[in-house]
Amino acid sequence: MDLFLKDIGDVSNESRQYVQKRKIVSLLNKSDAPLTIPEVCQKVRLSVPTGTRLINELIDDKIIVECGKRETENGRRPSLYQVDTSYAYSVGVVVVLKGLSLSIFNLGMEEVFSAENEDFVLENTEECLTEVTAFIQQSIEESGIAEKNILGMGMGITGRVNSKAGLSYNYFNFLDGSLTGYLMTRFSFPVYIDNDTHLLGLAEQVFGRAKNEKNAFVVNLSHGLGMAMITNGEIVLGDDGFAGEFGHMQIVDSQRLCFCGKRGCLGTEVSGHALEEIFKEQIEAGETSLLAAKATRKVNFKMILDAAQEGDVLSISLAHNLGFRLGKALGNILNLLNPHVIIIGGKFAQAKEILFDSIKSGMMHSALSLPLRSCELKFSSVGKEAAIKGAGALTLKKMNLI
Amino acid sequence: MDLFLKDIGDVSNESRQYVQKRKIVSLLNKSDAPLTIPEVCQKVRLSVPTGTRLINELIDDKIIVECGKRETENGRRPSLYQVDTSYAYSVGVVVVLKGLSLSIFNLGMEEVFSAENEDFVLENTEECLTEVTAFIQQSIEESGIAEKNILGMGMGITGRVNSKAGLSYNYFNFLDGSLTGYLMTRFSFPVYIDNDTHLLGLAEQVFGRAKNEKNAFVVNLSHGLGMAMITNGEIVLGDDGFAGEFGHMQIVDSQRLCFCGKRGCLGTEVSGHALEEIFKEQIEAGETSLLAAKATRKVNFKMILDAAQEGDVLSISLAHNLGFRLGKALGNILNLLNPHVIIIGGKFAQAKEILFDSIKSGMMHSALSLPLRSCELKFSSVGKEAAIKGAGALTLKKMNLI
DNA sequence: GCAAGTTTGTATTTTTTTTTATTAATTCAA
DNA sequence: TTGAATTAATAAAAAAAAATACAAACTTGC
Repeated sequence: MDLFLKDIGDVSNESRQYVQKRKIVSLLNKSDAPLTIPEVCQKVRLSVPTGTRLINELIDDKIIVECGKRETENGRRPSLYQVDTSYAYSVGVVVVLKGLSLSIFNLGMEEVFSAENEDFVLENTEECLTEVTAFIQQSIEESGIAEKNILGMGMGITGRVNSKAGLSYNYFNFLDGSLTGYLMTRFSFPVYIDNDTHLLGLAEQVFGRAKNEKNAFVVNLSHGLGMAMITNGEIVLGDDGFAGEFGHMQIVDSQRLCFCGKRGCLGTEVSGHALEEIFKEQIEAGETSLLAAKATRKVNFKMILDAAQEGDVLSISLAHNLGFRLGKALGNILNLLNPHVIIIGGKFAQAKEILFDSIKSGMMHSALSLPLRSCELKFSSVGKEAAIKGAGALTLKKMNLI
Repeated sequence: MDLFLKDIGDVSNESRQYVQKRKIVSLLNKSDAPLTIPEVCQKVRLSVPTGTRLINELIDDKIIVECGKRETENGRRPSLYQVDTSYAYSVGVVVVLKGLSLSIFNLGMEEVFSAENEDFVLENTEECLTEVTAFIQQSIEESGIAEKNILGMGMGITGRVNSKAGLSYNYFNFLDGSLTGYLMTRFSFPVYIDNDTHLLGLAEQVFGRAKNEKNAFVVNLSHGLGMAMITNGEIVLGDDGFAGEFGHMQIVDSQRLCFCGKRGCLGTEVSGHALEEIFKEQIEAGETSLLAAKATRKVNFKMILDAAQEGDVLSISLAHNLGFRLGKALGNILNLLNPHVIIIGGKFAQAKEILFDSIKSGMMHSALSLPLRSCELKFSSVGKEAAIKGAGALTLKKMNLI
């Protein structure tokens, strides 16, 4: 575990051996397939004898393991090496308005433990924060994984977050210092926080369709609307970590009031919340819908999307309208950033059939032909665990293991 | 000159010494002030004895020079070292519709030679391309700088450019391969191209107010409208190098037809061209202006800005309107990318007095309070040579010397 | 089934780099 | 003015890495 505690970029006279071992482990853990000694040595610019020696030491330290031999055309077959995924773990926590969940991942980002507190209700109080830390502590104990084997914890938290400073503005903002600072006094490992949109982007980058993409958008379309942008292979956090407020772009002509206090925000027309509101308005204005007829409780956007899939005319028309407006907004940003792929994530990701064409036609409406031609529209495949996977990936990302 | 010819990231068994020397030269050339041996050794993670040896070898090679001693509080005073700025040169060329200019810069990005072809008219013909290469060849000869001492050439060219592939879509598009490929057969050094907006951003990053900024916008407001975005310290080129088409954001309500074929483009209201058009319309509609009365030839946007500065009411009102709309659009993008600074560059940069407040109020109209608070609005100070400075900087940027 | 060709991996030698020790240059206080 | 403290640069010793040479493991063609 010592291997990851020091910062590789540090200027101190850290031994090259340490740095080189870290490089080897980073390389092996980032690689999809196991690598041979010559491959590793080439990548980390090391001679084969020293590379072999370092790898053998890493094997002695139980950090990497040999795993068979590569099938080759000719010549002696090289042994293959990979990181022992159970050497260390990372914790992902997601705190939302009505839910608190935790997962523990190994170095291969496979979930090895998960826990959930269904009764949890997020409040901006010390008691609530205590509840969160207690839940984390207890879950880690339950998992049976020693705290010293945990590399770090990533936390996704509702509301506005300054991921660089580790500050949460809407919840747990009563602390003297940062939220991450507070949490790090409770645990023996480093803690990172970010908002759900950035975590969704990270999950998509690590597991999903944004893998290896240098320029991409990951739209987080659920109750609200956000967007993670990948430029030059890195998620854009912005100067204070606020980047991604797609829902507050002022580009729609309607005069719906947004909860940010302004009018004309994209999120007042393109978001789960907006879809629910508009549906209600339409029903009140006399439109008919199978869904409204059979719904016993409040209609939520998930139900509207399902109804659209089942052929409900009003639902289809509203979904198409939403998709078209989203596409138009995306086309605008596409002109600016020229991404290679746009991925629709969040809870709307399942509604590909209904949304794909309308988003596409919206994009055609606003995007220039050259950047549009080089951009593909995709829908996320990571699923609803995206946020917690992103939270877990946060630590490995910071440690350069992913 | 050999020092810069190999790519540092190569996987071949390049000697570490070569890489380390490149690192030392990069570090010294990037640094604003000369550095001492211990400082260099700390930064490039080398022991003082080897660092000293390599620096002495670089001095023997005439690449770096000693330049006095540092004044310190106590202890032996260290010698200071810096790159010999006349060791190598980079060429910057700018090709616009009616003008062709070239400058040669030393490693300190000081202009050591410049030439201009005033009669040049850009055409998409082989003759025109021949004229360009002949002008470059002749200018280099005139400068007296040997071609073998030139690191490379950066070229800014009007029209749409794929900077990654080295393709120019609007001009010299008749070539079999890329434009950079063609030029590299004519010269013994590497050639890079980009569009004026990216070069403006680079110039601002190297010389101007975007220096050391990790997240910034550099608006190119001249005849047209573009924007270079800096995220994570790097200019966003996009997947094909098309990033920055700010002028074609579809967010204005007017139905003016843009030359891209669409309506509602920001550039139809916010750009020098738009300002001229709107001014003409207003005069035709009966508005009065001192400028229109005394102008003998066609009124251009520069004249309108000057008139505004001198108190012409119509010009002021149009400029304010333009500023407000620009600010509104910037506020939208600011929500998305959370920059630390927005720099207004291009030919409108001189109109700070007239534009500052209106842009600011436009931004307040659309931006969220948190990202707005952390963003400063500035006006460029690089001046009209920005494009050619950016072109010259392109080579040094690619060689990691800047 | 064996020699030629190819690639991996290890042992040995050589080179390079770091570490440690030492000398040099400077300030400051007694 | 002299020596204690501090930092820089060099010299010598020790350690680490690379280069070289070679052995091991494999394929293929005869």
